[in-house]
Amino acid sequence: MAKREYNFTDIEKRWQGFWEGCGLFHTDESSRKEKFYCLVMFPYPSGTLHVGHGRNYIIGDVVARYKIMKGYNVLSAIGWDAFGLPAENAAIKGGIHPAIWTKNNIKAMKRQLHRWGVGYDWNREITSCDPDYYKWTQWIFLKLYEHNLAYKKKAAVNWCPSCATVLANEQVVDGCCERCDTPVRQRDLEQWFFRISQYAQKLLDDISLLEGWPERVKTMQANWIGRSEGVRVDFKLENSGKALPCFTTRPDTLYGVTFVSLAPEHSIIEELISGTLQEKAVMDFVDRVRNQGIVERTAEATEKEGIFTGRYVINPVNNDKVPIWVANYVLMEYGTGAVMGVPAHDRRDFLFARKYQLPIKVVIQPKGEELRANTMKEAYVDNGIQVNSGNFDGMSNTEAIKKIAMHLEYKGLGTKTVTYRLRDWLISRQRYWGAPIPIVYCEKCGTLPVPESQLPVVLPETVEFKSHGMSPLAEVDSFINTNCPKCSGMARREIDTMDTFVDSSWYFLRYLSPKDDSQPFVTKKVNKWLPVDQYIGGVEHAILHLLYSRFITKALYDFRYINFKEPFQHLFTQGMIIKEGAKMSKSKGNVVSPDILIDKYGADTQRLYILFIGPPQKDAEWNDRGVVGAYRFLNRLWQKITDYEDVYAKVQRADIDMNKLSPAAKTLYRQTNQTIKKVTEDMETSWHFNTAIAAVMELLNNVDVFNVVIPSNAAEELNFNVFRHTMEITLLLMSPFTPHICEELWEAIGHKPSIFQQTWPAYDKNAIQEEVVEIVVQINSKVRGHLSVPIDVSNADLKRRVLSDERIAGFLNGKEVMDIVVVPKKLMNIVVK
RNA sequence: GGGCGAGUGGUGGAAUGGCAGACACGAAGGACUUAAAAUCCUUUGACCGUUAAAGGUUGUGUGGGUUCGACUCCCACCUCGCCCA
Repeated sequence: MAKREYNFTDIEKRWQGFWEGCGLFHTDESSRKEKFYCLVMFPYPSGTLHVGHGRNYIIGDVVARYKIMKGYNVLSAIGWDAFGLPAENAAIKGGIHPAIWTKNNIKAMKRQLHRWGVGYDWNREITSCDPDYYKWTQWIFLKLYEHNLAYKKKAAVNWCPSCATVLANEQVVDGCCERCDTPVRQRDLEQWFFRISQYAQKLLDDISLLEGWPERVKTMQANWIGRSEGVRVDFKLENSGKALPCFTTRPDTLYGVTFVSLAPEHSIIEELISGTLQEKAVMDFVDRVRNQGIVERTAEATEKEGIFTGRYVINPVNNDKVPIWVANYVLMEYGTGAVMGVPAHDRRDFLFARKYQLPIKVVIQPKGEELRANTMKEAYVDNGIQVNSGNFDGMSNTEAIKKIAMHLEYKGLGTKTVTYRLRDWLISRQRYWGAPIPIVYCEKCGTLPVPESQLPVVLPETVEFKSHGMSPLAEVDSFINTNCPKCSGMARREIDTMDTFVDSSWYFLRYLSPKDDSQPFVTKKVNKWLPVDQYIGGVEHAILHLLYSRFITKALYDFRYINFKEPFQHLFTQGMIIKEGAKMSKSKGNVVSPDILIDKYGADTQRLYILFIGPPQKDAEWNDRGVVGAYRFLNRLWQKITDYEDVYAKVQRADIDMNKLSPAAKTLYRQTNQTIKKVTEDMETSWHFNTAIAAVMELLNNVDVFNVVIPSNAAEELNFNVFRHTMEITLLLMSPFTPHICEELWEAIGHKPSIFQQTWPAYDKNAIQEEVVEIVVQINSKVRGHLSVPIDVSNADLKRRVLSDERIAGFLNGKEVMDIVVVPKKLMNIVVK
C-alpha cells in the first residue's frame, strides 16, 4: 500500500479552515448546554509572539477543546489590550503613528495565533484603542465619578526637569531619566484617582470566595491590601494643646515613646516651625526629601534621616515630653503621616535614635534575659512582658496591646483604627495613547463630566510626537477647546488619558456583546455567562490587573448593573518559559520564534512540546532539541494509523468482549482503558498535561509490541478491532493537544469530521482491573524479590507463597521474623532480626 | 528583613508514605544505506562484581527526627527564584 506522508503544513491549513467554516468556536448563546467561559488574558500587541507567550494561548485552547468534548457550551474569545506606552515610544522613535503601529502588530500576532491552531470566537474580537470600546471605558469612569469613586487631587509624579516631562515609573532608571540621565524629581500635579481604598475590606473579605485561585495569588492580594489593626493615639502639642494623631499597630510600646516623627509632607510642619530658629533648616530638609522618590526613601538601604523641629508633644499615657522630628522614612500616605518613635522595639526607630542620640526606653522584656537601653545592639521586636508601663507592668505584651487600646478609648485619648496599605488607584497618565478622561473644565461651572450622550471623547488623530515636553494632547487646540455641557460657554477638556489597567479591568464583560453601541455590556448576558469559569494568564498580573478587575466588578455590582461580586471563578497562572536561564525577551535576545518551528515541524509538534515541557504552572527551560521528540511521536502515530488506511473500511466493527480476547489483545485493551483514566484525571484535577501526554506515548509504545495483522479470520478481526479501538481512543485523548493531526487521522480511520463533536471517552471499569499483580517483596525494607500473584490472593496465601519462595527463604535463613507488613496489591515487607 | 515557591541522572522532568528516575531529549553501540539524513533495535544514575548470567552497595541540597518503610511527613540549616519591604 502507498505510504502517505505526514504533510503537516497542508493538514494544519486544511483543518484551521474547516473549524472556521463549521464554526467550532462560534458560541451559540441560545444553546441549552451548560456554559463554560474560558478566558486567556488578552495580549498587548507589542510586535510578534514568541513560544513563551504561546504557552498561555495553547493551554487555553486545550481547556476550551476539552470542555467542548465534555459537552459544554464554551465561550472562548480574544481581544487586544491595545493602548499603552510602547506604541507611543515607537511613534517618537520611528515616526509611525501609534494607531498604525498597533494595527500592524495586531495583524502579525493574529496570524501567529491562527497558525498555532488556537480557536476563538473571532466575531467577539475587541480592541481597547477602538472608540467603540473606549467609549465604554469612559462610561465606566463616569459611573465611578457619579458614585464619588473617581476624584481629583494633587499627587507626586516623576518629573524630568531637563525633558520637562512626566515619566512613567518604568522610565525612571536608578532615579534618573532613561533618556537624558538627569536626576528625576518629584512634582505635584492634579491627577485623577479611583477610590479603590473604599473597597479594601470587601476586596480582602471576598478573597474567601475565590476557591479556584492559587493560594499564592490570594496571599499576594491580601498582602497588597495590607490590612493592619491599630490605634490612633492623640499626642498633644506642648504649647497649644492641639492634638497630633499618630497611628500605631503596637500600642503596647506606647510607654517607650521617646520621640515623634512626621512625614515631610505633613501639613502641621509649617505651623510648628514658623518663627523658630530651626525654620529654615527644616524647610530645606523637607524640600530635599520631597524630591526623593518614595521607593528610594523607604528602601531598607537608604539612610534614615531627620531633623528636629524644636517642638514637643506630650505622651498621653505618662505625660512624657518628647521631641517632634521630621523624618524621610515616614510617609504621608500611610496612617496619619505621624508616627511615634519607640527605639527599643522598632528597627527603624532604633537606627534613627542611635544616629541622633535620642533616648531609648525599654518597655517589653523578653523571657529569660534583661534588656538594657545602653547595651542593646538592635531593637527587640518580639513578644515579652511589659515593664515601665504604669498599671500594665507584668502583663504579656499581646495582652497589653488590647488593654492599652481599650484604656485609650475609655479615656478619650485614642481610637481603635484599621488602616490599609492599599492606596487609591492613580489613573491619570500624561500621555496620548490612552482613553481620554471624559471631563471638561468650565470657568463658570467648574469640573464637569462629559454627558454620556457625548461619548466617546475621541482621541484626535493628527498630533505631533516629540521626545520633549508635555503630552501631545496638550497642544491640540481642537481637542482641548470645547463647550461646557452645562452653560455652553467656552470650556477645555482634560488632557490626561487613563491608565491602561482601566481598559483591561472590564474587557471580559464586553465579549458578550462586543458590537453593542448602546451599552457597555448586556446585564442579562453577563449575569448568565459570568463569573469566568476559567481565567488563564501569567503570574505577573497576580496583583494589579486582578485587583483592579475585582474592584470594577464590585463597583458595578454595587451600582446594580451585574449580579456577581467576583469576575473570575478559577484562576490558572502558568509558568514562564526560560531560555539560557532568563525569561524570554527581545532585549535579552533569547526569544524562540514560533514561525520557524511551525515551518519545520508544524503547529501540532510545537503545541505538543510546549505542553510536554513540564507542569504548566511551573517555569520550564526551553530546549530546541527537545522539539524533535514531539515530532517523532506524531510521526509514529501518523504511521501507525495510515499503515492500515485501506483496511479500516473492510473490517466489520464489533463490540469488544473481554472474555473473547487473546491475552495480548486483552492487555492492550486494559492499557487503553487505564490510559483513558490517567489522562482524564490529569485533565480534571491537576492540569498535568505533561504526564497525560507521557501516558499516551506509553500506550503507543505498547501498541508497537502488539502484533497487528490485516485480518483473514474472525480471531484476527477481533484483534484488529482492539487495535482500532486503541487508536481511536489515542486520537480522542490527544485531540485537545494536537488537534490538526487528530482530525486528519480521525477521518483516515473512517470517521466523519469533526473529532470535536465526539464526546470525551469514558473508561470501562471492568477493563482496567489487572488479573495478576506483581508483589514487591522486601526484607527489612530492601527489595529482595518480586512475585506474581492473582489480584484476589488472600494475605495468608500471599505470606505462604512468599515464605516458600526459594530465594526469599535463602535470605531469611537463620534470621528471626519479627513482623510482616502487607500492602495489598503492592508490597510485602518482612522485618527480621 | 518578611512572605511564597523550588532544589531528583549529562538535560527537561516522573513518582505525595510503598520497586526512585515513568515519558522524552542527549549520548554510546548496532541494523538499513555506496554514503549521509530519516527510521528501527540495544544500552544508558553512580560504584563494585562476574567469561557471561546474576548479584551487591550507594543514591532525590545538608543535618537530625517520626515510621516496618521517607523524594514525599516533622524540625533545623544551606542555595536559587519570584513577590513585598
